[in-house]
Amino acid sequence: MDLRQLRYFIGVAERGGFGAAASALNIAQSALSRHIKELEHELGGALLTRTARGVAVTESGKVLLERGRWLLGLVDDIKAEVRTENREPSGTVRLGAPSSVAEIFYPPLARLTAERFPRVQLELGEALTELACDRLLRGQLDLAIVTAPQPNDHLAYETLVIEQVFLIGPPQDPLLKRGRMTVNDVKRLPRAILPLSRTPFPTEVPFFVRVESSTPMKRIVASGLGYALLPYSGIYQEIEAGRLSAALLPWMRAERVLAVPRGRPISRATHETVALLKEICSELIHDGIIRTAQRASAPTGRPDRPRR
Amino acid sequence: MDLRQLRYFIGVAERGGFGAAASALNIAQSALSRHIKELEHELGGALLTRTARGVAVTESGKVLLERGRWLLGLVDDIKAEVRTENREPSGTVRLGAPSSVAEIFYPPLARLTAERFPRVQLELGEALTELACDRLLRGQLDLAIVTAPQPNDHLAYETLVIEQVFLIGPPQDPLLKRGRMTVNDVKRLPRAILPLSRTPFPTEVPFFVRVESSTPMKRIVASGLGYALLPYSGIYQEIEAGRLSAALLPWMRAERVLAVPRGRPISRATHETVALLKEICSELIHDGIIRTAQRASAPTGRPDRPRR
DNA sequence: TGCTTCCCATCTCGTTCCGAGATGGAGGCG
DNA sequence: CGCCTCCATCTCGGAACGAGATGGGAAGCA
Repeated sequence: MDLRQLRYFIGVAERGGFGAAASALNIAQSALSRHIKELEHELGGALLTRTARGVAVTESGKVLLERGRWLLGLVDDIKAEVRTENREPSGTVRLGAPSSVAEIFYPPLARLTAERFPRVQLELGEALTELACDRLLRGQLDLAIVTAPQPNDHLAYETLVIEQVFLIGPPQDPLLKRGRMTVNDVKRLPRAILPLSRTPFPTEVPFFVRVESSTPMKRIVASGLGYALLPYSGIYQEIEAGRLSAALLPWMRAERVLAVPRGRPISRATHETVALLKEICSELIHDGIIRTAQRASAPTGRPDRPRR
Repeated sequence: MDLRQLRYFIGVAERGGFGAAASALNIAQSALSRHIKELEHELGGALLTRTARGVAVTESGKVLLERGRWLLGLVDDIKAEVRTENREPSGTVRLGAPSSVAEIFYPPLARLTAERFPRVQLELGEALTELACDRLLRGQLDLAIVTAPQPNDHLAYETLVIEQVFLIGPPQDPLLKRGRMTVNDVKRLPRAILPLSRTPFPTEVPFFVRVESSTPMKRIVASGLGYALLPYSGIYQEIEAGRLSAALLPWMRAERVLAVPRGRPISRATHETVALLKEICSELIHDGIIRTAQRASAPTGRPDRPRR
């Protein structure tokens, strides 16, 4: 049994004749006749009784008529349902980002996701590059924002933004008041504080503390115990509040990279989340919260698979 | 959307790949690929995510998978339902017959219908030829058993049985004891009682009472008030009980005819009822309750429309 | 009764759709 | 780096489908 045959049968039954149904269905009467005949053969009996002026529906035809109308309605419902499901991404996106990025990206991401994709659930975790990549490979994350990741065949990278890096210290620190510093300036620092992640900044800097999260790092710096390297987005609130001061390191960059696992399907929800993150990034740049060293253009790792 | 496409999609989704599904569905992988693609185009989005070793079902695909399985089950249910509906006739059959025929045909008809066609409802009315034909034409009856009806283009006739006619009188009546009577014998009858119907018996017989129903007729005859003409089936109980006596009129016949309206569809239930009536008739002849003058062979009126 | 009209069944032909096989690209795996 | 698996695409032959013409049966009408 075919939906087309069902539609034809219902048309003939409703209009009481092959000819009338043929013109209404935009099909030849002969084709109708043949389809109904085939349907009757498959169902093992007459569905219509042919008379000199039209057709009458048999008892079994009445059953098929009623059920068939219902079935066609169901088909339409299902199509509509799948279509809206397709229009609206859904499912869960598990995202990982370092705490400094999470701090500024997660609030607008949550707001935009709720607004535009109400059927998407977010799981927003905090993880530095190594842990995030590991979780991506284990399938515990769908998407991560990392910094200078190891090249990996099972991960696809796409540069989100390249940020300027600042040396930060206590307010009114004399070392920072020039606004920008050279490599040698930094190498002569008495006490540097770096993130725990091993590969955040490409330049060798002597350190005496590594900290995982940016908040304690900033507290340590604010207390005057040392200097730290951070992009502007991680410290803009403290700078504006006067709790920290900073000097640009023009020769240094922090590259924020989106990472997704390769060889595993990427859900539409994840794709939309990527789009949202790019949008948020642009907004943050526009608002001056992110200061870019260079606009993202070429991907760092292997190119992401093309969007369909 | 087509049921075939749906079946293919479910096959691919369940087996996790085009190739596996292709061999299971006995179809080429290329055809599967094309159908799924078409379905995805119609539903406005991807249903499957293609990976290097198979497919993954997207969110919308999951919806379609669930609904589609349900829909295919429904289709099978509907097919089965229509098929049994086709195997078992159903609906209402409205039958009319004169009371004498009703008396002996209706009980076995009701029993056989209940046994074999439990979904058929019977409406068993009593009507003589004229009224029955009128009701057939008005669409108030589906089928009637009549006697010597007027030819009518809107009615189709089929002879059921031709019965012998008997002259009946009180028990041990002297006129009847010879067992058979000639035309002149009947014409000299003192008091004849005939059915109300105008054309039951083709021979002119003087009468003084016409009665519609056979039961009062037989009571009148039993009381010795006159003689009546009836086929044996109408009086066999009274003959066996000794309440009446009868003499065969070999020159006279009563033809029982099945009548159905022409130009209106005849339901399967009506067809089956006709078959049952013929079967009952044979049984009654075999049991000696109906005495035939001649087996039914050629139809009286225009031939019934052929069975499909 | 004969004619007309209406309606459906059947036949035939051209188009479309569908399925099969071959080929190629992408990714996984040793 | 080569091999294997899996899917997409191309092309071709066959089946299904739709359109038009034809014919038969029944109803309506004169």
